Formats: sequence, structure tokens, C-alpha cells
Amino acid sequence: MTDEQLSRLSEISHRKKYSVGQVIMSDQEPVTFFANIISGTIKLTKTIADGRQQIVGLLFPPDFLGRAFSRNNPYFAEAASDVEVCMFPNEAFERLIDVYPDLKHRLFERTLDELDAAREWMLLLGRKTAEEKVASFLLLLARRSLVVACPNEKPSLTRFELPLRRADMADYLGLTIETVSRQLTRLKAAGIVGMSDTRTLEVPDIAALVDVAGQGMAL
Amino acid sequence: MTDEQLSRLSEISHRKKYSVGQVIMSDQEPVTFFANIISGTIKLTKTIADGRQQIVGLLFPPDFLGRAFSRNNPYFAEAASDVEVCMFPNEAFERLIDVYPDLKHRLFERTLDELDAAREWMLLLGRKTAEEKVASFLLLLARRSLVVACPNEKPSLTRFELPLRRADMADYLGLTIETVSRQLTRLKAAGIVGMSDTRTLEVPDIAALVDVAGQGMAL
DNA sequence: CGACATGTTGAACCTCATCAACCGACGTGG
DNA sequence: CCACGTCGGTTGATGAGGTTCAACATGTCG
Repeated sequence: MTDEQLSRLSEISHRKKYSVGQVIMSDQEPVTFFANIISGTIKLTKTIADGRQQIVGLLFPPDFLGRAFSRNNPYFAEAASDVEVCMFPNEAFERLIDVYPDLKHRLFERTLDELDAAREWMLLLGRKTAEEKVASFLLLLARRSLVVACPNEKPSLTRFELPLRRADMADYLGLTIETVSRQLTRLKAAGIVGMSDTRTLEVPDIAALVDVAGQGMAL
Repeated sequence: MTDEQLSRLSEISHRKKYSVGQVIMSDQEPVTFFANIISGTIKLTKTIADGRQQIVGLLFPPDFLGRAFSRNNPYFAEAASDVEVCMFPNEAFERLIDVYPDLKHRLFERTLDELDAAREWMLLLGRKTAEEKVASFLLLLARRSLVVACPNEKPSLTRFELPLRRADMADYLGLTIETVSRQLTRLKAAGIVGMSDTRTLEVPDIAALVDVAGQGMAL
């Protein structure tokens, strides 16, 4: 983005914090803002009346949260961890979009990426086994951590934090908490991953993880 | 669209037909065209090496098939029935997109709709039972047929053709052929749907179908 | 300390996948 | 014309993968 765009953006923005579990956007209310994630993880969920829930998207910095063209929003956005965002009132942001077409173009490309991710996840949800699901999720995080940390090097050991609790992992993978837990201990027992803490993971050999993730996690 | 846009479009287009099972776009090759579906049904699929398959999108007329900004395409597009499309070479189409911003806007909105549909389906794949899955799919088709046929009236009986064989329904719902078949006969036995032919369905009472589809199919 | 949230582990159960047989429709070649 | 293979679909029997229910462990906070 150009400097001018950035300054225009910052003029209309303000920071906001959410703590774990807080609802950021609701199913019920129209969306009044766009937000840029500064830190933390946000989960997008869909829910059935009886309580069943599915996470349909995870957002990390510097992802965008919002609803282009102010339609109604069919998801919940919830803080999966403590979260800090940079918020833009809807109208102001959409005015900016009209003025800077390449900003809109960016949003478009982001949406296409989200669509690809959603469809990748459809394959996982519909066709993968519990073990493959968990492994695929860990692989996703492992690769993310590599990109964030050092784009070029390939360290033999990858270590990262789980951004989700077991309950959320279950809702993301279409499983139950218990199954997620069991598969994690299985992967640990098989030496494919190590866990110092329940939220800290080490992957000694990514290739081995790729193997149990069962393809389709192309990169 | 304006008349001018339409005429410009038709200048660069040509018709093409595909018969059932034919591959329209492949995983392997870059996409060279956009296409507007004139008749028939196209399925977008993702596949794992061992043969497991998931349909990640269904396209009906007048949907669009293609890949904006000529990235590589991670899906297969296959004719689920005999299909007729109107094709545009990629470069020409993208030139048009640049000239007519609202055409791009249209594509953007279509992409957002696809994203919503994909996420709706994630809920289905991850959290619904076999019965709910099948019912949800039938509900989707029932509503589609209502919209196409008569936007206003609400006839008591809805009748429509299944655009997919059992195998494809299974791949769309994350089930096996046998389970799909069994659930269909269960719904038939319960009087929720009628089947004159294996591909022709009647829904006497949509509300009853909504009921077994288990929410989340909001409209 | 007790209450609560998060995570792990075990046992029983159930839904759905798997394997297999069967049916009708269709097309083809002898 | 009929035998034959193929394809799409249905139905049954069996079994495995995951869910459910329950108990327990650990850590945190009032």
C-alpha cells in the first residue's frame, strides 16, 4: 500500500482489545466495521441450535475481519485467544475501497485465498480420518510458524504454540475433544510430535507429519 | 450488465459442450479460460492420492467457472451431467474486467457467495449426521427448484430432478454410496420425500424436510 | 482450600464404512 | 434375438472408527 493509503487508513482507525471467548461479531447483528488483526487468533464459527459447532475459519495477524459490501454476516467471530485489532468503521472503509481500487483488489485476492482454504478444509472434514485431521492441522501450524519465523531456512526442528484449546481444535476438525486428545497422544507416542506443554508442540521431522496428514495438504 | 458489455463479451466467446464425466478443468494444467454455464451441472472436486474424493462446489447455470487473476487452480472441474458452456479466453476476459470495474465487482460478490456456501458446507461435513446431510442436500435442491420455477408462489408440492448420481452425492456429503441410498429410502419410508424415479424427487412438505435437515440451512 | 476450567484416559455403545450379493436398465456383439 | 458385461442403485451382514459417558489429573483463581 502507498503511504497515503496507510495514513488515510490510520486516520479512521482505532485499536481495540478482546479477551479469550469474547464475541467480536455476531450472527445476529449487522457488521459495522472492518478489522485488521494485530495480535491473537480469531475463530469464525457456525452453530446449530442444539449446540453443535463448526469453526469455518481461523484468522491470524495480519488477516482481515469483516464483510465486504455490508451484507448480513452469517458467522460468529470469537476471540480464540486474547486479541488486539485495528478497527475501521464500515462506511469510511468502504469509501476508501471506492477510492483505491487496488485496495479492493487486495480484498478480492484475500477472499479467493479464504475460499481455497475453506475448500481444502471441506476435503479434510468430509474425507479424512481423525488421525489425518489432527496431523493436517498441526502441519498447517508448523508451516505457518516456519513462514513467520524464517522464510528461507529449514530448521530440522519446528516448535510452535497451539493457538487453540482442545475444544476449539475439535470444532475446527469436526471431532470431539476426546478424539483430538487421543490422536495427539498417539502422534506423541509415535514420535512424530513432541509436547513439552499441552500447548507447545515440536515437530522433529516435518516430512513424517506430512506423511500421516495424508496428502491434500499440498503447498 | 449493459448492452455494450454483453456484446463485447459475446464477441470473444464461443460455445462448447461436455458430456457426463468429462474433465473441464484439471488440477494439473493452468486455467486458460472463463466459462459461463448454459446448461447442466459441473462439480468441483478435490482428491487424495488413494482415491478419496470430495466435491467442494456445485455449479449450475448461470454460474461462472474460472479462476480470477490466473493463479493455478487446485480443483478438478468435471461435467456431472451433459453440460454446455460459453467460454472466454482468459486474457480477453481479464482485459474486459479491467475495463469494466462493475464486472469485477460482480465476480467479487459471486466469490463471496461461494465462500459462504463453502462454509455452510463445512458445518454440514463436520457436524451433521448422515440423515441431516442427505436432507440438507435435498433441501438445497428443493429451494433451488422453487426459485427457478416460480419466484413468488409456494406450491404445496415441490418436484425436481437430482443433478447427481449417488456416487456424486456421496462425494458431496462426505458419505458412501450405500449410506446415501439408505438415508434416501429412510426419508422415503418416513413420507418426507417421494421418488417416482431414482432421479426424480417430490417433497410434499418442505417444513418437514427442513426439520430433519437440522437447522443451519437458514434462508 | 474448594470451585472451576482444561486435558487425559478408559469402557461401552452406535453410527457409518466395508464387503458382498442382488436387481433392473442399457448397449453390444455373436 | 438373446447372452453377456457394465453401470447405477438397493439391501443385508459385519466390523471399525469415533462418540458418549464417566472418572481422574492438573492448574488457576477466588
